[in-house]
Amino acid sequence: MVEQRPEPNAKGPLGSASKMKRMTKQRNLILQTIMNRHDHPSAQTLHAELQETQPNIGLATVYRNLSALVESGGILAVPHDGEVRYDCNTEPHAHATCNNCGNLWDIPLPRVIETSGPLIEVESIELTVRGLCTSCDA
Amino acid sequence: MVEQRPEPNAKGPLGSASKMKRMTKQRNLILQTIMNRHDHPSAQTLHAELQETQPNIGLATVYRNLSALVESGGILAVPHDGEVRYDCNTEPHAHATCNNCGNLWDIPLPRVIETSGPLIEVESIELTVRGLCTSCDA
DNA sequence: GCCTTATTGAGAATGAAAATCAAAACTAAA
DNA sequence: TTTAGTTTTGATTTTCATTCTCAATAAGGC
Repeated sequence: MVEQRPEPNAKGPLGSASKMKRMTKQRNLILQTIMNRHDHPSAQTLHAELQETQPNIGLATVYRNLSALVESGGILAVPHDGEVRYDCNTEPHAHATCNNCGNLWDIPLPRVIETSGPLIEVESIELTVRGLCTSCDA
Repeated sequence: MVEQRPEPNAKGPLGSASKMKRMTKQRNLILQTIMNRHDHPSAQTLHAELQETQPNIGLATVYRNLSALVESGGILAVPHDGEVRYDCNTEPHAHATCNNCGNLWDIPLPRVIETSGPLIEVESIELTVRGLCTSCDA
């Protein structure tokens, strides 16, 4: 096997398992944009916003960089109603969503999870509470 | 508004809000098949199994009937890794899945869920624990 | 059996995500 | 800085689950 050269991002804020070798303008923009948003945008939403300042940015580039970021542990992928939303809060937490407006928020994880059955070695927990938000309940 | 005629399935085991007016051979087969499985098959898996005894059954028919069943409350739709799995256990419960083999099991719901933020009027809870199952951990 | 209308099956359409690939951009060495 | 090697990009195509369309079929009531 060929010797690996040191990873540029090896100890950076984006995780240590990154496949990313170079920091490009597009990559930087994608990171900044997702880090600055407090909602949980989809790849398409992010792409649309990025196009405002970077008209030629490709949708595939957004998907690629988001996938790489998820793999490196820099962000979380949150499946939501048939698409994947991205969350820059990497602390363990749960989500709440409004069945009317579709908004998605972070909420604290419940304290006790009891599991049984053939699953051991828990790696992650996905929890979403669905309901109506205060705005939509009026 | 036009007066509704009584729903044939109004008080049946399939829920009271069903849109289904007629019991067809295909519908019966689909219901029987999903009710008799203890795993959480996808529409495609179900279609493949149904084709063994009913070679001409259409994929759209399977999707249609599953959607109707979900809407009537007869079964649950469980989003899982980019596809929808169907679960005939309609009691509130959570899921466990193995990141290696992809199997999916029912597990009890945790007892205490604390939420905060703008969500009120909780309608449902989706919880999946991911990890390795006993078979894949070897 | 006849009639109305829900339902079906086949295939086309949709939409999110992944794959492909030539061109562009970056890095390190000479 | 020129070059050579590699990564990344943007445009496009492909994939795959799901939904839609529509003519043909078949329930269920009369």
